[in-house]
Amino acid sequence: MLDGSYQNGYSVLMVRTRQFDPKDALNTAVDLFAAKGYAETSMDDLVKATGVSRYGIYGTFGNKRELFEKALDVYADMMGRRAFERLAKPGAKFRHIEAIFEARVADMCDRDENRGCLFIHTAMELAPKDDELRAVLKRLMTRMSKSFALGLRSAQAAGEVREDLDVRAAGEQLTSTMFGLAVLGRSGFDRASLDRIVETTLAAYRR
Amino acid sequence: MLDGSYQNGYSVLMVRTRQFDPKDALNTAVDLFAAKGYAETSMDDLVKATGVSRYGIYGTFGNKRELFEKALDVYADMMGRRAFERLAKPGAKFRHIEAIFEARVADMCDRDENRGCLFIHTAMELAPKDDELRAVLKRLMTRMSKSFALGLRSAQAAGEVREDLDVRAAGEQLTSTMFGLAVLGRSGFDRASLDRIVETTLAAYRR
DNA sequence: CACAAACCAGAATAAATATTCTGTTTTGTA
DNA sequence: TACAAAACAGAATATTTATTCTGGTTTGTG
Repeated sequence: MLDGSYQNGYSVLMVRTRQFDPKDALNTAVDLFAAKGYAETSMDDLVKATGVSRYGIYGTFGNKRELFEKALDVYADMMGRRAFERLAKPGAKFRHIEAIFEARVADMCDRDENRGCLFIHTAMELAPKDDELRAVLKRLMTRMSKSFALGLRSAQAAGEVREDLDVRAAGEQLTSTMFGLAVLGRSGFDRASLDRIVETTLAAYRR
Repeated sequence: MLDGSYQNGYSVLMVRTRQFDPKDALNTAVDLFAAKGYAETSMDDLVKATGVSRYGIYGTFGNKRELFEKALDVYADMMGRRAFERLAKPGAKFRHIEAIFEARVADMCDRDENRGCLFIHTAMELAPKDDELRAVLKRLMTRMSKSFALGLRSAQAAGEVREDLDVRAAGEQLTSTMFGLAVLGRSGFDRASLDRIVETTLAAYRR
C-alpha cells in the first residue's frame, strides 16, 4: 500500500507506528534541497540523510516533486517566521533589516558547508518550465519585498530612513540583494565583500 | 579514434572535413547551458540543438564537463567584450553602466525564452563541489566588479557620480545586482519591477 | 497470545543519460 | 577513379536514479 492513505494515524486500527518524525525528515530535506537544488539531490541522498526508508518517504511525502514543494513551503515559512514577520509588526526598526542581512551573509560564507538558497535553486532549475512553481516563487518573493517595504516604512516613521526613499522599490532591491549575496557567496567571495555590498546598499537608505 | 588529435586539420592528409562550425556549436551550447544549467542540459539536447553528431561533439570538445567549461569561457568573454571592456577604457560614462543594466533587464524578462545566466547556474550547481570552477567563477566575477568600479571612477571624474562613493564596494554591489535581477526575472517579476531595482541602485550613485 | 495492518530494509524495475562503438559515407590526394 | 583517413548517424553499453515491490518485522487490539 503506497497510496499514502495510511502512513499515519488515519486508520482506525493503527498497529505499527512510524519510526521517524516527518517534521525532522522534512527539515533535513529542506537543508539538502537548499544546498544542492532539486536535480542534484537524489532520493538516495534523502534516504541516507534522513535515515528514513523509501517506503517512509514515499508514503509520507508522495514523490520527489511533492517533497520538494513541501520543502519549499517549510523554507519560506522559516524565512518568514525567523526574519520577515518582525518587519510587518509595528515598531520595526532599521536594525531588524540589518540583522536579516547579517544572518544572510553568515549563512552564505561562514559555514563550512554553504547553506545555499532554495529560492534561487527553484528559480533557476524549476521555474522556467513549471508555471505553478514560478507563480509560487513570485508570490513568496513579493511577500519578501513587501515585508522589507513595511520595515522600511516603520524605520522611516522612526526617523531612521530617508523620507524620500521609495520603500516599494527599495524592498524589491533588498530582495534582489538577498539573492545576489547568495550567488557571490557560492562563488567564493569572502565575508568582507558581502559586508561591503550590504553596507553600500543600506547606507543609501539611512537618513 | 576518439582522442581528439584529429577532428580538425591536424593530420597531414585531411580527407573529410567536419560538417559543422565548432564556433557555432559552442555558441549553441552556451545558450543551452545558460538557459538550463549543467545537469538539465543533456548531451542529447546538445546533439539536437547543434545538429552535430555525438562523434563530432566528443571529438571536438572532449566530454560534457569540458564542453561546459569552454562554454563558460565563451560566455564570460561575450559579457566582457560586449559590455565590460568599455568600462575599463578612458572616457567611460555613467550611461555605459546604465546600458549594461538595460540589456540585462531585457535579457531577463523580455524574451519568450528567458536567457538565464551561466554564472548563476555554475555558482549554484557546480561551484560548491568543484574548487577549480569556483576559483574561475570568483575571478570572472571579480573582473566584473572591477570593471564596474573603473567605469564608476571614470564617471566620477566626469562629474556624473558622487565624489564620496566607494567605487570598489559599488562595483561589487552592481555585480550582485546583476545576479539578483536574473533570479527575480526567472521567478516571473516583470520589467517594471526590475527597472525599479536598477533605478534605485543607480540613483544612489548619481551626483 | 495471535492477528493483521502498517511499517521497515533493501531488492527489482524502468527510464534517463553520458559515453563508447560500429558500420557507412565522404573527400583530398595519388 | 581508388584509397584510406576521418567524419557521420545512430546503436550499444554502463551508470545513475526515481519509483515500486517483496519478504520480514513490529505492535495495538481482540
